[in-house]
Amino acid sequence: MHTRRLVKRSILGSRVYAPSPTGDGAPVTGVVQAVKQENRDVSAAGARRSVYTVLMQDGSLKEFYEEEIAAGFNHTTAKVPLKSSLKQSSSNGAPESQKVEGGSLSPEAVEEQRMADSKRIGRDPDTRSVSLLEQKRKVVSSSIDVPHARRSEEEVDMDKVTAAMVLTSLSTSPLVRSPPVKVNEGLSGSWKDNGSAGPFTPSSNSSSGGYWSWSAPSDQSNPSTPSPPLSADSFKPFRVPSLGGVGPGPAGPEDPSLDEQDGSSLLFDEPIPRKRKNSMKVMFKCLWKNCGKVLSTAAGIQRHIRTIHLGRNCDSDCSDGEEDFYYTEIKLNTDSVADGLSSLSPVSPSVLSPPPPPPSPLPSLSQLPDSHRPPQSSDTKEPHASGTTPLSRSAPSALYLIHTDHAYQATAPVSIPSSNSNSAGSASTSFTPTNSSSFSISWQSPPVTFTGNSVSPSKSQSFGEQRSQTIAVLSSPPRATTALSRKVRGEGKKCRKVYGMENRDMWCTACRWKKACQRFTD
DNA sequence: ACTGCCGGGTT
DNA sequence: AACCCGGCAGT
Repeated sequence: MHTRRLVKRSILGSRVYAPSPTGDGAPVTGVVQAVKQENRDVSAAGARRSVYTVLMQDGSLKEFYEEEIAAGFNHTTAKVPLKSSLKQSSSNGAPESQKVEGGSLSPEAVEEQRMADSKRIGRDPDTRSVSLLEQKRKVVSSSIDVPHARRSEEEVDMDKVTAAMVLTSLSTSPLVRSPPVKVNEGLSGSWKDNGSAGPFTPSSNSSSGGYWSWSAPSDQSNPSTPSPPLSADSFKPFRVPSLGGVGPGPAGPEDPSLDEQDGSSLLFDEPIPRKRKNSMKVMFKCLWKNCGKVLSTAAGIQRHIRTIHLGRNCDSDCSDGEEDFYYTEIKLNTDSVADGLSSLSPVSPSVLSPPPPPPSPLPSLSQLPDSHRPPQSSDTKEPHASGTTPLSRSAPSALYLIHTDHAYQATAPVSIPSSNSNSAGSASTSFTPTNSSSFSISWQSPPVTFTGNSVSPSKSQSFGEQRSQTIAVLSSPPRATTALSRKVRGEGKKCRKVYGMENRDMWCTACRWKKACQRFTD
């Protein structure tokens, strides 16, 4: 590769110094347009002599032998003998170049050779009646530093790189559509104050960690390690406006190339993520204090935030990505809801009411948190159900996302709506961008928390006794399942006892396999 | 120590 | 799926 590049470096296009055409001795500069080999002295050892067609400053074309001109890449560089640079620019038809590259020719090299040959054949060395334009075209087509085939290959590579970057940014923040740089910018503006370790350490104890895991679990992946394909899936709705009802228009004017990459699906493992798309409806909810507007397209919500809250009238192209932090994605997936709640329901069916399929996002959002509260507190939910308080909407929306996650991951978040309902939106306003203090909850509870007493002490501190009760109830199911899951030891005789080890072949297969006996069931 | 059998590995 | 086995837990 490296040697290839050296070999392919061309003098074409280089600025050179040439003797003044007027003969007054002052050198003039020009740009090399073409190089020809002239077999002028056949008998000599260096059989060929190079002739350079130079486009002069006044627009005229002149030819010079290599001794006559000197090359420089810009005005400031010192003049260097042209010959030295020519030694390496043998791409223009010199047969030696192929030998330099080694015995085996790559397809690209063959292509280069073919093009160079055709060029040499097609152009009479003595004819200079070609127009400047045509000459330039030939130069570009035959002698440009990067051949076309290779360039397209590199373009594909760039696409992959770009796609990888997009995926990276997605895996860390599904809310952010822009490159990671923007994430940092936004964080430095909005989140860095709380002194957290960093945005990309969701498992770290504090606020920003909570933020990231907050939005990440919209799919069923562990918040601390979001899986790229799923994130990509969650990303899709951003870019597919047809999912929303706002309009068929373009979701966003910015960067159509990303859409193409999505379409090409270079890196995506499609079948699994795509499968869920049908039952998924994505809304975008403004998290600005006292707002809570819900739109069906990311562009719409961004525009809303940009214009209404950020007070920017300019188009989305002048956005710095800050809006991304002021809205959240609400996934309405009936399947996910069913899954998430079914995973909880076996624990305490009496407490959890089966969720009706949400007719619209907002009602379902207000219902879900209620289902986790003891029935006697249901009267307090009325104000929230009306949906007038932004707080009461933003927090449930987040909860909604979490419920699509694994049950054990939901243990911590579950307590949030409870506190919200009790202390009508004081500390629980945490989900508005202006107040990040609520993220002080110990967010990531270890999966072990399923034993009732393992509920994180910090959570008990943060929330009332009643809340921890609720958590205990919710986290009890695993314990019950473990207790019940292991079969009570059968009192009756088993194959081993009946037949003994010596008649092991008479055992039932289960006994032979050290499984629960199938023959002498209790 | 014996026994039942779960969870997981191998074929 | 059939088979095997380490290891846990009850007796």
